[in-house]
Amino acid sequence: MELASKYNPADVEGKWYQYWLDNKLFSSKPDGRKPYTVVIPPPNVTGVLHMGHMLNNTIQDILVRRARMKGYNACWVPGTDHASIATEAKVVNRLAQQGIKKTDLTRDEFLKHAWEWTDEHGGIILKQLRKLGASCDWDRTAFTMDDARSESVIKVFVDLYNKGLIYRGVRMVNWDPKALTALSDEEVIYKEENSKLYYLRYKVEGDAEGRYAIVATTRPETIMGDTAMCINPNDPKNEWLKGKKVIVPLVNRVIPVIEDDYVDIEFGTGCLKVTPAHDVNDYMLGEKYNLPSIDIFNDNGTLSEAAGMYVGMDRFDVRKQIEKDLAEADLLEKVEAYTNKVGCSERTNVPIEPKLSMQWFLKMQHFADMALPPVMNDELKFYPAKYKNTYRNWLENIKDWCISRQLWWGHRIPAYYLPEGGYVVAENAEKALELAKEKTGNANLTSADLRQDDDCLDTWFSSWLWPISLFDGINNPGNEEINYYYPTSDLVTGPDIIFFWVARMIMAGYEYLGDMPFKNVYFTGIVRDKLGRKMSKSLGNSPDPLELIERFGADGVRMGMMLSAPAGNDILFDDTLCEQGRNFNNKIWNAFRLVKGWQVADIEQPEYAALATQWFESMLAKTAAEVDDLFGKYRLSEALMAVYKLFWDEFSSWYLEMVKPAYVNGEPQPIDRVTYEKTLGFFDSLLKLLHPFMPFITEELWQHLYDRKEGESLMVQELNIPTTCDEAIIKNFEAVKEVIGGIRTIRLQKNIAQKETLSLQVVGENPVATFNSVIAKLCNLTNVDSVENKAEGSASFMVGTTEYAVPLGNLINVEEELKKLEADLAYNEGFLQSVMKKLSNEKFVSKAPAAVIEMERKKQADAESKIAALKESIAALKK
RNA sequence: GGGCGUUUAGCUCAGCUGGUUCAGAGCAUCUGCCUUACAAGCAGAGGGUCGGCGGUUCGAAUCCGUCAACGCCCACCA
Repeated sequence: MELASKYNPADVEGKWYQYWLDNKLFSSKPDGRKPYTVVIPPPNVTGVLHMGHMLNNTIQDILVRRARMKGYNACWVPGTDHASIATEAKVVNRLAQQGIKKTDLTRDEFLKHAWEWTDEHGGIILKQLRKLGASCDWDRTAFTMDDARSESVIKVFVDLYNKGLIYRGVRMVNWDPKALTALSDEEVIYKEENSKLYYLRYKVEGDAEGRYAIVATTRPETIMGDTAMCINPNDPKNEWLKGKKVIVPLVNRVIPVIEDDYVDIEFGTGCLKVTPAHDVNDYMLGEKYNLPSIDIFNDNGTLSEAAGMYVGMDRFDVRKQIEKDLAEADLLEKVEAYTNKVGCSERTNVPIEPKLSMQWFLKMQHFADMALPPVMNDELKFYPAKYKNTYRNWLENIKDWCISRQLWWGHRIPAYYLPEGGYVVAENAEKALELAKEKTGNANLTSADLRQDDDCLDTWFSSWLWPISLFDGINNPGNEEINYYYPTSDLVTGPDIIFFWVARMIMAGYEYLGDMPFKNVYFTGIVRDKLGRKMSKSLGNSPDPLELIERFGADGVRMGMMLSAPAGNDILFDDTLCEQGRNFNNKIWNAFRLVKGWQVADIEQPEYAALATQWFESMLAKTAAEVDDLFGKYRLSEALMAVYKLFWDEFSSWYLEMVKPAYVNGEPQPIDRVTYEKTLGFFDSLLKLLHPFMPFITEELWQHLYDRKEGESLMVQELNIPTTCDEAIIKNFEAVKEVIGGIRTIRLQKNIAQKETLSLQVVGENPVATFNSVIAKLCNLTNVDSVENKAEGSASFMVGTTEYAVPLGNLINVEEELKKLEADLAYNEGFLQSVMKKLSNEKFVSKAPAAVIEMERKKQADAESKIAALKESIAALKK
C-alpha cells in the first residue's frame, strides 16, 4: 500500500462518516448492556454552527465514543430548539423584507411562514455537526415543537395548573418593546450605560414662598405617569415637605408627598418620583400606599394616550424632547452625567420596560426545594464544582417564573376563556369544552364560544423537559426507553444557561420522574479569541468552523479545541492549536507508514526489540490507567495530552526508534515477526485510545492495520487495554533515556555524526546493564564496557550516581571538560550543603517523619558519592 | 452592595489532604541537523525568587490572614 507522506483528512472523513451511518453504528436501542446517555443541548433551529457548538459537541462526542468503546450502550440524542423569540424575530424580519407586516397576518398564516422558515433553515446546524464527526443517533432527531414534545409540554402545563403551581396574574414584568413580549428575569441583561441624572423641579402646592421640591431621575419621560412623590420620614432636609402636595412639571398634575424609608436620604435630593406603572420599586410603593397607576407607554415603547403629551413618540425621543421643554419652562434644575445599569432584552438587546401586565407564572419554591439537595450533596455532580455555589444562590432566592410570552411561534398556552369570564385549562379544545360545560353548567356551549389564550410558553418551558420528553416519558410514563435511558449520564453545556436550563431540567426531572435528569454536568467555558475577547460577529474574530475543518481536518480541529479546554475554563482559541492537532495527525499517519512499510521475516527477535516491547507494554498500560482516571474526573484535555505524549514521545520517538530495523549497505533489513506483531498490537491499542478524540484518522488507519471485514469499525471495538504495568522497567528505562541523552549531547557538542560509531564506558557497576543492547542500537555504539577507571580523553556525564564515559581520544578539550565538571561539582556541593543544613537541624530531625529523614539521608549519600566521582574525574583530567 | 473564582516559565495550563535531588507539561524560543516514516520533522538547550506583605510550621506554590489586579454571577438604588 502506498501512502502519501502527508495525511489528507478530506480523503477519508466523508467516507468514514457515511460508513458509520450505513452500518448504523450510532444507533442505540435498549438492550442488556448498561446505557450511557447524553442529550444534546438543542441548538436554535435556525442557528448556524459556531465555535461554542464546536467545543461543546466535541466534548460530548468524546464522552460518547469513549463510553461506547467501554462497552456501554451509548445513545446521544440530537435535536433542535424552536427558540421562540429569536426565531419569531427572524421570521418577522424576513416578512418585512417582503413588505408583509406580522399584524397583517392571522396567527395561522404567520405560523405557516414560520414553519416554512424552519423547514428551510432548520437542521442546518445538525448537518454541520456531522462534519465534526458527531456520533449522534440521528434517527432520534427531535424538535422542541414536534408532536411528541409539544404534547408533553401541554400535558405538563395542565398538570402543573391542576396541582395549583401555575397561576395567572397582573404583575410587573420585563417588557421587550421590540419583540412585544414579556420576558423572564433571566432574559434580562443589565448593562452599564453612560446616562444623565436630571434634577426636576416639582412646585410645592400652596407654598407661600413658591418653593420647589427637587427630584433626581434618570427617566424624565416618565413624569406623566407620576402619581406621588416620596421622601424618607427620617430625612430632616425634606421635613418641610411632609403632608404637602407637589405639582408634576409640565403635566401640572397635583400629587401627594408620601413617606417611606425605602427612599435613600443620601441619593440625589432625597426626593423620589413615584411612577407605579413603570418601575418595579414604584410599583411596590404604589401597592403599599394605594396609589393610582398611569401606564403612559404603548407596547412598542411609544407614548400612549394616557400620557396626555408626546403621544405616539418613542420613549427615547421623548426623553430628549422633554429635557428641552423642561429647560424652557425653567423646571430643570440641572443635569449631571451618571452611569447606571439598564436592563436589556437578551434577545433583541433593547432596553426592557417594566410593565404591568397579565401573565402566567409558575410557582418555583416547590421546585427549588426538590432541586437543591441532590446537587449540594453531590448525588448530581457539577464539573467544576464551583458552580454549585451559583446554583445554590439562585435556588435560595428563587422567584416565580413568568412563563407566558406574547408570541405566536411556540407552544400555545392551553387556557380557554369562557364567554362570561373565567377560564379553563385543558390539553385540547374538546376537553376544554367539557370542562367549560361543567364549570358553567351550560350544556349548550360550543367550542366556538371558547377563546384560547393567545400567548405562547417560554421556550425554556419546553427545554426543561428535554431529557424526559426525548424518551417520551411524559406522554408514555414508564415506557421501555425512559426506563432504560433515564437518568441520562452526562450533560455538557455552558454555565450561562445554568438557570435557564440546567436547574429547571433538574426540577422537572424530580417532579416527573422522581429522579435526576443526568448524573453529571460538565460546564464548558466560553470560546474566546487569543486576546481573550468573546467571539462576535461585529469583531469578526470568530472563525468559521467548517473552514477550519477544511484547513486542518475535523480531527485536527477537535484536538485544537480540546488541547486547552479544562472544564469551566474559557478557552482562548487560536488557529495554532488546530495546527498542532493537524501535525499530530500527520505524526500518527507517518508512524503508520513506517510500520506498514516493514518487511517481515521469520528471524529471531533481537534482544533490544524484546526489551523495547516489554517496556512499551508497560508504558501503554500505565497511560491507559492514567487516562481512565482522568476521564473519571472529566479532565479531558489532560487525558488527550497523556495519549498525545504516549504516541509522540514514547511510541514514536523511543519505541519505534528502538525496534526499527537498520539498513545494511543501503538495503532495509526485515523485522522479526514477533516484534512486528507486537507493534501492530500496540498501534491497535493506541488507535483505540485516540479514537474518541480523533475518530476519522484512527478509523482510517485501523481499517488498514489488518484485513477488516465489511461493517467492522474501530468505533465499536472494546477499549480494554490492561492497566497493570511493570513500574520497575519504566523506572529503569527513564535512566536509560538519560544515558542515551547524555551520549547524544556529546555527539552534538563534539559534532560527531550518528554514522560514526562510539563506545561507552560505565564506571563501576552498571545499573542499566540489561538495556545495553538498546543503548548500543540507538547511539550507534560498538560496545558498552564496565570499567574501573574511564579512559583518558573521554567525555563523561552522570546519571544518578553512576558515571558514564565516551572515549574520544584527542577530540577532548580538557579545558572545556574541566569547566563542565567543576560547574557540576559546585552544584552538587551546594546541594549537599542544603541537605546537611536540614539534617543538622535538631528540630527537623526530631519532628519530621522518619520517611522524610530517610529521604534526606539518601540525598546526602547520593550527593556525596557524586561529589567523589566528580573530584576523581577532575583530578584525572588535571594530571 | 453581596457572593464566587483566578493570579505558577513568553503563551495556555497541571501541581490532590504541606516533605521523594532546591517547581512540571504542551506550545513558543534558541542551537545543530534535509539521518531512506514524518522539516506539519529529528536531536539537544535555555527559561519561573509560584501576584505583594505578614503568619502557622522543623519545612509552604500548597494552610491562615491581609492587600492588589483581573474575571464571573447575583442584587430594585431612583
